[in-house]
Amino acid sequence: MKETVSDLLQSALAALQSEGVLPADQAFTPQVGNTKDKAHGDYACNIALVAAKAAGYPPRQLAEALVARLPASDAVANVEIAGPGFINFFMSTASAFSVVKTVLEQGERFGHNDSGQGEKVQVEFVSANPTGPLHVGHGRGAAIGDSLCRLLEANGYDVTREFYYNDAGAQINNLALSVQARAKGLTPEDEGWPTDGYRGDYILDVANAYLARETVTADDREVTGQGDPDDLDAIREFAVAYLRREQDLDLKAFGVHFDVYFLESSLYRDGKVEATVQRLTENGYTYEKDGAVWLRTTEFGDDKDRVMRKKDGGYTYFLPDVAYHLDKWQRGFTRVINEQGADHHSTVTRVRAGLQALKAGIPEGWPDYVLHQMVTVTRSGQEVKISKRAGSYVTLRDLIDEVGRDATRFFLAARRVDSQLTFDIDLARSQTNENPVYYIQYAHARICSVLRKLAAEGVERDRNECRGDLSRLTLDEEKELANQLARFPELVANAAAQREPHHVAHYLRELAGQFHTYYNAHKVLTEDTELRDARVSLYLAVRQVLANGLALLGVNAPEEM
RNA sequence: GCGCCCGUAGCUCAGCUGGAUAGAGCAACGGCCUUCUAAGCCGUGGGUCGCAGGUUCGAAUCCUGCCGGGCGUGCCA
Repeated sequence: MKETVSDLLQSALAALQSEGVLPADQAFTPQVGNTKDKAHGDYACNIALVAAKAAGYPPRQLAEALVARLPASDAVANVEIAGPGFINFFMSTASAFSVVKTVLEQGERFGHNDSGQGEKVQVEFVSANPTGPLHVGHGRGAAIGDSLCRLLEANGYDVTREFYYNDAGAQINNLALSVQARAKGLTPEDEGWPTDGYRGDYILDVANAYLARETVTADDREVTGQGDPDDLDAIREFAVAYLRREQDLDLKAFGVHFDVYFLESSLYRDGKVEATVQRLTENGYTYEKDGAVWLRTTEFGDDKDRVMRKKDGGYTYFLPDVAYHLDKWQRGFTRVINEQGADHHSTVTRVRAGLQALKAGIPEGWPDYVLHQMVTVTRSGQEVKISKRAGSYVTLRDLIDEVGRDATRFFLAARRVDSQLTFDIDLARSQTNENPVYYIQYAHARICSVLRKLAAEGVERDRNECRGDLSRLTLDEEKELANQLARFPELVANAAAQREPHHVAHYLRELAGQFHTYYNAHKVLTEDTELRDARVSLYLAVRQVLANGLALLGVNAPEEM
């Protein structure tokens, strides 16, 4: 639709160029936008305002010249020049409803495209260390990251979902010591409890399972507890597996799966950390100071150099990070997106600097980052800070158990990543019109309900059957609904390109709203069967797009509620 | 101090690759179920787009400076 308008303008522009009205040596690309006000037609273009200077004519006059040279088209019913020189296009009714047929033909594929051409993309997200249950922040990362993956897949990319975690560092040691302390009957209040030990109740669960010699199976490992409270290595191994399993269960409950679990320890095991150090040293970007080895990240835009090898001989977290990203590059991922909490934003410059210092042919600005801001949770207007199980934070599991997976995913993905998010538990729990998730799902369920009613009357409609004469659709509500459906493909393209999944949520809210309005104003199941069939076709198309959009967010589209 | 992000209606937020009178939901107020699910719909009120400059035919949107909030600024991740 929009392309049609764009093509028409393109040829009018070319005509003006060949006539010498517009300079031929300059490219003019018309931007066709959706109108906010239907008095401005269905689409509007500001090219006359943009090109006025180059043409040497006032915008309105240029607009008139353009309109005069627009090729005839069945799709366009009327063209007007308005305001300072906007060209407004009013599309014909027939062309507006052609989208219904397209939606039903393409079904689940409607809105998808092949622009990614099967290119490999890796999205790393969540990447929580196995030191405790996932918290709300991880939940936001999971919701955004997974939705981003779904969007990329819808644009024809070959997506790998990857989860990276540290299974060997100081934090893990701290975890092992905490579990050991619990296994020996200590509590966080007791003397002898490890400094900075993990205090949450879940540590006790881990200790008890270890003592009971349980076997735990996580997505990427299986370990049996040895039961010996003095065997710190065994405790460490068991605790990691236990918490990995717990995180897996949380993610499964959230509907998120990963293709690859990448262990920080493997970088050491496979010599990749050493190789990275060597390469950085050979390239001359390292130096010793105060007993530590530093990397000149300031050569690549960092505000100070960073320690890569500590006085005690161990590496700081950022060195393995660099080695890890080199590995991603070597695995052939020319496109990598890291979804992380903004509290880690300082790593962006460092990792990119480290990669540049490797001189490995990695482009500047690689990889991409999507950083989400912090999440706070409120109940009854008060901020909730603790969960019983984790002690110091609200877990993802708490939210899923309390408000359900769909609402949790929707709420965590529905906001711009740049803005801090307030998760209102009362709102997410409410099963009323104030809750956007139910509002959207209800629209889907309502359509299904109408179809059941229709079937009960003896009229069966296949899921994607376009029946009836669409030219019988003449109402404003119907045309607007069709226009909204027609916008879905560009939404899918833009949300992926901008890495902004929240647009999907807003689009769906709008589509559902338009549907509810239509539903309430006009009956579908009318005596006039021709009209009824056409309206049901529109209903089917709306249902399909609601389902496709919800799928991009990983939210269910229920048939009844 | 420095760096990044945010500041739009009472509340939660869209809009931010500049465009036509700034949008939605909730909350408030008033209506709509003998009719396909009222988990819905219709209507009313509500805004100096943090402040001040600048660029532009045109700025919530771009630039600069302030003010306010968050995060970061570890030989933690």
